[in-house]
Amino acid sequence: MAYAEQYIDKLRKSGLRPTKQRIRICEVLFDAEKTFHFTIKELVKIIENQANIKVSLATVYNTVHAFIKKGYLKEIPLNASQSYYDTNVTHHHHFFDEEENKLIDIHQDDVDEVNIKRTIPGKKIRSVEVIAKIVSDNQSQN
Amino acid sequence: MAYAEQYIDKLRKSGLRPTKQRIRICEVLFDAEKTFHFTIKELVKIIENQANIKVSLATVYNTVHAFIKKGYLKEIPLNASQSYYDTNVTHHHHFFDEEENKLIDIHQDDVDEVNIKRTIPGKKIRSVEVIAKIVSDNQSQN
DNA sequence: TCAACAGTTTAGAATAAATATAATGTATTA
DNA sequence: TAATACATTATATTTATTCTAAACTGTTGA
Repeated sequence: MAYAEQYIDKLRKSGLRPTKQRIRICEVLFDAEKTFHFTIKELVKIIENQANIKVSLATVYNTVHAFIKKGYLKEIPLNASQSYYDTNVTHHHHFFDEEENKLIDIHQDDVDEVNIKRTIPGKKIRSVEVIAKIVSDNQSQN
Repeated sequence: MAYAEQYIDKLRKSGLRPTKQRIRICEVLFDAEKTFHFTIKELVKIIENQANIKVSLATVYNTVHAFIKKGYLKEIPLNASQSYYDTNVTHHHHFFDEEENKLIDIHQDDVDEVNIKRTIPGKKIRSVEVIAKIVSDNQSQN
């Protein structure tokens, strides 16, 4: 597996030792053909389905949080009962389908750059995210 | 109290009977000089501090959710352990100070209108929110 | 005015995500 | 390879939110 090195590197840079469980988590997160959104619970399920390694919830939480801190994963700002994460760490935005509880990526190119004219003294902007909530377009609405 | 009528109206329009507790909630939410952000816990505290009426958590949750559904309150999309709400229901955006866990309004005029070029078939956009996360601007940061 | 009903309130229980704990196991290092 | 520091895990804890069911209250119509 040519990717192992890369994962070990990511883990070390995140201040984590490369263990069997953590490398498994990396494989699921960073081996995928496309980037994807997930909740912790979903991630655990994927891991269990794809391999016979069992990884505890605590380990998944710890690893995901370390990756977020390092910028290898992104948390999606959304008021939901559980947190959503994104393996797409490039600058982009989201539709959130409130009826199906589903997130859809919006490429950066599809949104004009958000220009905020106001600043807060002593603070700098670390990230700007746009959330567009969408619902069914039944003509017969208000 | 000249406002009572207005509150009773808001409650009825939300499908709720105007009870003592609910009117109390309205007073706190809609009597304030400025709009404000709150969590459910904070709202309960304010109610307890300002009057001798006791209102249960369940009633506060129910009333707040009914108002959100009707558009009298807004939920702020934010991944936090608890939900944040806003009495400012006009179109506006937010800074979120990650170090102090504090929300700051950004007036609509301070953000160029967010133009999303992509659409989802059968869906329409219900709201567009911008969240800009801010942190201390210590020059000594990468 | 009052009875009857439908809707409300509430304390406390239930749920569920996230975090903490502490005993056991493993990677690292010298 | 032994010693150490860090990891893993099952389980317990915490905490926001939702649910429940019994007691209560606003509303309606006679």
